[in-house]
Amino acid sequence: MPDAEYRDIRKLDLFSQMADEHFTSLMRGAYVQNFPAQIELTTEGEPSDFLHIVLSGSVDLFSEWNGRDTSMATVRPVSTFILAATIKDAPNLMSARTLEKSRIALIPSQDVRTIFDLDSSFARAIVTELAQCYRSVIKAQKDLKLRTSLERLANYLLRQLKHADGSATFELGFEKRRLASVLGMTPENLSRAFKGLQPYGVAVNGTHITIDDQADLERFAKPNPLIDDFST
Amino acid sequence: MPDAEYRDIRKLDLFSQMADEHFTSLMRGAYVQNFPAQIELTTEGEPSDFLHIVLSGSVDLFSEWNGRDTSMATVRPVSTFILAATIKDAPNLMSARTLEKSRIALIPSQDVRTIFDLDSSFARAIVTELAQCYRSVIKAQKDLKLRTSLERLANYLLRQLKHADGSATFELGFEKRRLASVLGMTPENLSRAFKGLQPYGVAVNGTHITIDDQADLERFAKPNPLIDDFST
DNA sequence: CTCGTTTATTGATCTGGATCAAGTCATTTG
DNA sequence: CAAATGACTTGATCCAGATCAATAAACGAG
Repeated sequence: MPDAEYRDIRKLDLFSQMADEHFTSLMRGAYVQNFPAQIELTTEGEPSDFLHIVLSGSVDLFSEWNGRDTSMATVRPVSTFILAATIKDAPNLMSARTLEKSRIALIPSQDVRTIFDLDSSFARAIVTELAQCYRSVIKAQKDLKLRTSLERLANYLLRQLKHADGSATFELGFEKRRLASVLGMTPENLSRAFKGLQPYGVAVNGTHITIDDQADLERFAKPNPLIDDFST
Repeated sequence: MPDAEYRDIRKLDLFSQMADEHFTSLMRGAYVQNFPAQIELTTEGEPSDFLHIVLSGSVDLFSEWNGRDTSMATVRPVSTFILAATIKDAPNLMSARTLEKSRIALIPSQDVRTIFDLDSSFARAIVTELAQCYRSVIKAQKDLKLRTSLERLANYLLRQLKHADGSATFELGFEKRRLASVLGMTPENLSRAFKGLQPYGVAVNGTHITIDDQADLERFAKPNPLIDDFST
């Protein structure tokens, strides 16, 4: 594994505090692999053999039931996924597929569980990470249950705008059809929702979004830190 | 605190493995209180000063936004809530109110965080508990995004039936209006959904549910362990 | 027990969002 | 470069579920 990647992983909250010896031991069993786009990395229902870390590219977490499917979240570098299943040694609840060419580190789940028992700093970091994940899903659920699709889109755009701070424009990171699924709507409806936000100064050109008047959009979207602030 | 309750709490997965000394220390700072029905125990957005444990009665976790509100979950004895906020020392994402006369133990969050740092068995138990919570919310989200309201109700009934094992009948634990909110629908629609399940052998009499032919209902509901099995 | 209040049901109507069907681009492939 | 493929958009229509309105039934307080 290249040094730069080794250090990127080490810098993750999950690994930054643990003993050197244990981190090295984890990395010894790990391997890094390049995947093309649209490769299924894990399948829901299967045991989780590896903790995954996205080093570059992006990964879609999705689920299926009775012929329907839905995107649950998108994982971007550098962060991990399937942590809960790894820790519980339980089947994955979601499938994962690469959205683009991606570089992924794989750490055998058994190793993670072993080091988890040995290193209490690591155990503590896992607690923090899991608590964060839990709270993120609760927020997503509130978003789904309390808002209409137009409101979800408006708030989504405002959250993205915050990342691209300063500028009034940003790029949608991925296809609109996937955004639609993440937001719990159909692609057709997403198109219409974008139109529905035009009166609030939202302009779309391909994947390029412009927001004329953030305050105006906020008056409509009513963002709330208990739903939209992913850092707390 | 009565001995019986002390032992009930000790038996919880979260506390069963930790050192006696630490458990005693936690319990020293804790206190137990009886609340009448419809009392708000915590409010979303407020800091979480106490880890709560429901000893008897039941508690509704709910959220509000822009004049709308929704039930997120019901907590029944004996279990804890607001664990993630306690650990992260972050604001509560949900409000909690008693549904009936309830007995609640309150452990100062600061104490929980202190013992968490001292006792690695406790830390490990918290990881397991949080992973469990996380996976439950993911399942709830899949339920919401992949199923119609009729399918959600059918699967809810089948899950309840599993708890009351053997019997083909059981009692709804709470008001239908709350069930409606938990399932993400209106009370009116819940009434209609119950009617919609009559062809599959579901009969309702007040809060008393009878399911003639479980296999028939399952053919419609298509329950799936990755959504409906709360134990994994 | 009785009155008043809340909850549950039922019917009528409305609407957000899904589905179906074309048509337009942009990208890939032979 | 042409044909094919797949994403996006737009319009027409449909449907699940919300809302509104009116009882009916259950519950609680006096």
